[in-house]
Amino acid sequence: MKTGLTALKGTKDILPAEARLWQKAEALCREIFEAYGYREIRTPIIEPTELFIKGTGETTDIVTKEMYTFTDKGGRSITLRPEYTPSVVRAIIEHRLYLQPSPLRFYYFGPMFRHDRPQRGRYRQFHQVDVEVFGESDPALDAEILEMADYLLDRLEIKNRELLINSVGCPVCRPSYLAFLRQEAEKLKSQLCQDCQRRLELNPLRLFDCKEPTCQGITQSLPKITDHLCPDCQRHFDGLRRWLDFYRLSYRVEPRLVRGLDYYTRTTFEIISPDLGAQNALLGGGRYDHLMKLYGGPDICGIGFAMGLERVLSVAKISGDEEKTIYFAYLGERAKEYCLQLCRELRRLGLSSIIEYKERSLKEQLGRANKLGISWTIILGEEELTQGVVQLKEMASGEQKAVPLDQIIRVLKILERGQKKLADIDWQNRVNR
RNA sequence: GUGAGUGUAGCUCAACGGUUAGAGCACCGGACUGUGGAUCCGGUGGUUGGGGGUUCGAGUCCCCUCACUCACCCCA
Repeated sequence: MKTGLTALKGTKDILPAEARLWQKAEALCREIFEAYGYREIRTPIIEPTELFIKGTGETTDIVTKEMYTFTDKGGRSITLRPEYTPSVVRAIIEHRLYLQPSPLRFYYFGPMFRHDRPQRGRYRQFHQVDVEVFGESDPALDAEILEMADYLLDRLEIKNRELLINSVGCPVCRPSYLAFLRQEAEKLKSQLCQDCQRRLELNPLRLFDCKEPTCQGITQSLPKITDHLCPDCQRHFDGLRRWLDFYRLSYRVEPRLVRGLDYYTRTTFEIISPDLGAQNALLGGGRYDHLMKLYGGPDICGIGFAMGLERVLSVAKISGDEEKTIYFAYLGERAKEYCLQLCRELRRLGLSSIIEYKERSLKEQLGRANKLGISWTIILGEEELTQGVVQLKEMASGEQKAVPLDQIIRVLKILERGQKKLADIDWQNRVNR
């Protein structure tokens, strides 16, 4: 049916079958982050526009052309967050969370919004899981975060991936490097493509990102930031590499890796997958040692990454949890009443149970149970009621047994836990307590 | 914002410019009265994305438009 009402460009519905996978991935993230000492934080989806202009960067593409910004009824400029880090930093300053023992570790799940042209792995509403750590400058932490990301991707069953790292320096070394880079690039300007000539003015680091073969050839010879770090940044970068070796994480130093946000300092990284298409980053992040101060907070360093869930799920080999649902097939009004009561009890025990109200033949009821992917069907009619049993049918095997009414809950619990198959359960010789 | 490709049933796809646009899957019903999945038979379902044009005749050719996809750009 075409109504003309469809999801907006670059957005999509996550239907129940796929939502199962999302739940699984989110549960894994949660489990791992909690184990590494991270705690969940939730902040609003809308923020004051200035938050991103100031943090993400006035000249970045995200801010200049990709934000969903509107004026609310009070005349304030509001933006649907295009990334997460500024929100956490704002919340930490607002609630003085930095007064708690550091390092502070947070994680977050949620939708982000960027008005891009959609393509494979890129949506206008997309979902990220973010982790951020504040108050620890030791490069061992940078390595720990990457070690955690590595473990997480293992658990998500994403085999094909590569870790890229770089250092983008700091306010001490970056300006002089950029000046030097610009000076060197100017000499070759006439050979560069149109885009690169523009990049040279706006953000010369981006020259390294160009895909034009001739530009790539030229940028090979341009000075690399990793050769021009100040002693502190050099020590930090060496430390990161040493700790990555300690964890036996393989990585590639990629001087071309430039993060597109203004606040990054020192460590930047990306984990990419060749299975993804042109938008190949599974996660990306880095250090932002001066962002907190920029927002008027204390001078506390930070580091974090964002992982794109749509991209992760498009290559993850995990499957959703098995459906374990009980279906009631009944014949007659008395049986219906009994089933309704039992269904209510099972639901309160957390056992997923379905009962239907329309009167159907047993054949129809079993047929529906089959289509619904039901695990076990309880069959109850006049015969069973007089005998004090229900027929319990295991749908996958077709195995069916008469179970005494006072035993059915116990039997279903065992089945639901997956400990035994119906054929292996013996309720005649149960131990009385 | 730029470029290219694709739009036919809920899904996957057929149909040389020529009858009333078909098939498989799915859905509904029957064969089958308290036992599902298989098989067989039947049925519902389409403004061929939308609009205009060429033609005796358009799903098919042309133009416009919209949507989707991929890529550039940028990034998770």
